[in-house]
Amino acid sequence: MVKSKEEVVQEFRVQSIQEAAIRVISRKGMAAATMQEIAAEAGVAKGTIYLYFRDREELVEKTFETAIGLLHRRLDDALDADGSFEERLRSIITAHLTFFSENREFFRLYHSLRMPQGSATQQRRQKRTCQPQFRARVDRLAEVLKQAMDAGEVRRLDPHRLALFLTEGTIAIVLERLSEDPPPPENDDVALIVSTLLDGITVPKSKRSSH
Amino acid sequence: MVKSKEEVVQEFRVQSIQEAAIRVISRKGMAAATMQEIAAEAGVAKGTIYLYFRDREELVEKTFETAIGLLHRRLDDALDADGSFEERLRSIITAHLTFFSENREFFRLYHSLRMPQGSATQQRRQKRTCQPQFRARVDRLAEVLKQAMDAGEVRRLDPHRLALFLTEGTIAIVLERLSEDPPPPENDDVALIVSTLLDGITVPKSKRSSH
DNA sequence: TGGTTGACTGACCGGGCGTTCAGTGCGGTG
DNA sequence: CACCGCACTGAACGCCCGGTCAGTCAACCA
Repeated sequence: MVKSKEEVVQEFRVQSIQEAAIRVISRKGMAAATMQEIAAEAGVAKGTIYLYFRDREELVEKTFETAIGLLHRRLDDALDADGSFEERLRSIITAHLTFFSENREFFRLYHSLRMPQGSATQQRRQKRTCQPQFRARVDRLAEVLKQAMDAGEVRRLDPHRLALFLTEGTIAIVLERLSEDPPPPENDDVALIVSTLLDGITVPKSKRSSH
Repeated sequence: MVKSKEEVVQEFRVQSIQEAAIRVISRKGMAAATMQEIAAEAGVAKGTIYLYFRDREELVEKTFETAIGLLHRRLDDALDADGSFEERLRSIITAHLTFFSENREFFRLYHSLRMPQGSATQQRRQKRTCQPQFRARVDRLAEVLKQAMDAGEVRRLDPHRLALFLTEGTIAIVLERLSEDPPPPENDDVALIVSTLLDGITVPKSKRSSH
């Protein structure tokens, strides 16, 4: 499929507006990010944004979806990869840390949407579009955990609860890393999380030689 | 010290306005909670709020401090209590879960303040007043972890990182419980967290008889 | 009981926001 | 060259919010 010149221009505009939105929301926070400032950041007039997005809400929504799509792709790669449970777990955590260190600015947008804000209708819409994204991620991880349990690699515990605990715990570390300059080596934090979790949920009888 | 009638009335007003603020912010989210609606919820006129609080910001700040004071008191009790590390850890997690199930409405206010919103000046002020509260809690927990490490009860890991991971992981469980009706028994979740964490961070040589 | 006080009210104001749309200028067309 | 179409602009609009303050009234005092 070839793209016409117009399509290329359109995509460019959409992308640069979304990137500007991420930057401004990251800098100012969701509530304080104005269309005016997003437009200025993107180098276009305020009105131009409305040629590509119905309203502010749609801009935020689409921007969020585009950005989180990148994270999901990374995580899916990590989840689909073969290897022992420990290896997979390690690559999931690593994917988290690297994604957010490469996309520092996306982080605040990500967190602003965890707890919906705005009018009741806005909240309902945010819930409808964003919560499935979070759930999907946690469910996917829970599935991996369950597989590991079925395979006898991991103690039997509620996989969904465990996935939640791990995801948010990791996010806390990510958040801390973002405020550090420079943060400690990524591997240190990955190792901390993996070893804390593994030696807790791994069935104790198995090998204990790895370190 | 005896309280004059005026003082009693004042305290009552302050308290009912703060309670209304918590309810409205919990319902609508921080950004969408208006002074008008908080006033209506408290059964007073908008202007009345300004007799007791300088501005919206101060209302939110004071409300937050009052409410989190309760949480801190509970956690300090749990932290100061004697007992083995496992017992203390268990009571800290329990304190979390019970506090938030008893104060469901406070939860969203609590989370709204984790990531500051609003104008740049507001954000700075929120950071100044709220972040120390969060930090204090994490630091306090980190200290307990460090003691346990020094006592040889727990593996040597970065205590601050560990405290963050545990705190946020627990919060994730709390959040999940809030959306469940009815949530599973509190002890199940406490047990999940404690056993996941402990069997990871406890030095393996020690007793393994408890279950 | 007439007067005074002060807690309380809510209409009003200024400002800032998202959104609109008449206007601008430029690339393509005949 | 004259014309048109269209992506883009940004001043203007309406809305709603936080904050104000002149006015009200119940409680208390002389």
